[in-house]
Amino acid sequence: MATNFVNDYLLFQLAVVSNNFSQEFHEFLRSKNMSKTVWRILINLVDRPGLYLTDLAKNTLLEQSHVTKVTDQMCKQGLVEKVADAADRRRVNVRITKKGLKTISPLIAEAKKHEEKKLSQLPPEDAKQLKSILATLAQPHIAGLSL
Amino acid sequence: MATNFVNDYLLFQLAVVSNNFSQEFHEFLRSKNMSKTVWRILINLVDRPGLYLTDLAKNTLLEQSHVTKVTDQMCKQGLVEKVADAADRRRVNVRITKKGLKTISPLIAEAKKHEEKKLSQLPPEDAKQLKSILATLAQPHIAGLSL
DNA sequence: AATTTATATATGATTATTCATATAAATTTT
DNA sequence: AAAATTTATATGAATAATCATATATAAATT
Repeated sequence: MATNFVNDYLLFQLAVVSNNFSQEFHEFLRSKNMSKTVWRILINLVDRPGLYLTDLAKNTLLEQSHVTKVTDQMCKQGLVEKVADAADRRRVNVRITKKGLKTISPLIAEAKKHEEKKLSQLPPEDAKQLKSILATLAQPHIAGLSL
Repeated sequence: MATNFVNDYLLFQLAVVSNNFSQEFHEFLRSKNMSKTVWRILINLVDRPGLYLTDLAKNTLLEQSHVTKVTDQMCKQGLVEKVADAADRRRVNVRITKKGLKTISPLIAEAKKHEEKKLSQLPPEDAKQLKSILATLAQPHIAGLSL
């Protein structure tokens, strides 16, 4: 195979690695009738008192109007609730409900297992390096360096 | 902020880092009226004699019928051509055209610059680690380990 | 305090992507 | 070699995601 641009292109390599790692788990989610989007929203709401919608969009890497629509659906399903902010009536706080927590908890347990499994398949040095480098680069202040 | 699952979740960290790295370049592409999908298809065809459609889908991480549709559009725009395979008439070889090359070449040059810039903003050890670990993990045989 | 500007969310129209399946050609099995 | 199975691509319908913009509220300016 020709050695060309794409093989050494960092941004594409990131996409490839991300895809390789998550494919199996995303299939699992689909088998549980949960979309990646709903999954991402819920895991970003767990252990938080709520996020207003725009921040939720930023945290989930999703587009604002998309989050509006998906969270509306999720409200109907009872997974989250949207509460007008007392201090700023434009803002809508999105909170995970008990039902949402009950839905997501076993899936988070599975995600942890899956992550363990993936990491254990790598050479130990690679796994260690990967965790360390990602933890650093995923930090907000690093992203703020216009990474 | 609460320290919870999502902050340490490898698969999400990968998505975050990938997003942080590529956001700026994707905005640049959009300003040139090129979608991420078309970009991804073209960079996977450069320096290759052509790929049949299913392999192109795998290489680009895109869904097969989506690739069928997007490449049809790209044919109309003269960026690629689809040629029936001589040995297996079910297969369609997708090849980048001269026009496609002419379109993508300056963008690849920009991508290289952008990658340089991103890496130079990181602490040197991080940049080195990142390149090395991704190069390893993006290799097909690693992916084949059911990563 | 009225006006202007900025911010947060929602909405409708458009576009992108996926899903299920049809069609056609190759391969395998009988 | 006929039938059954598998593989490659395409198609139409359904769903997901984005874009432009409207609406409402808050903040800043005059």
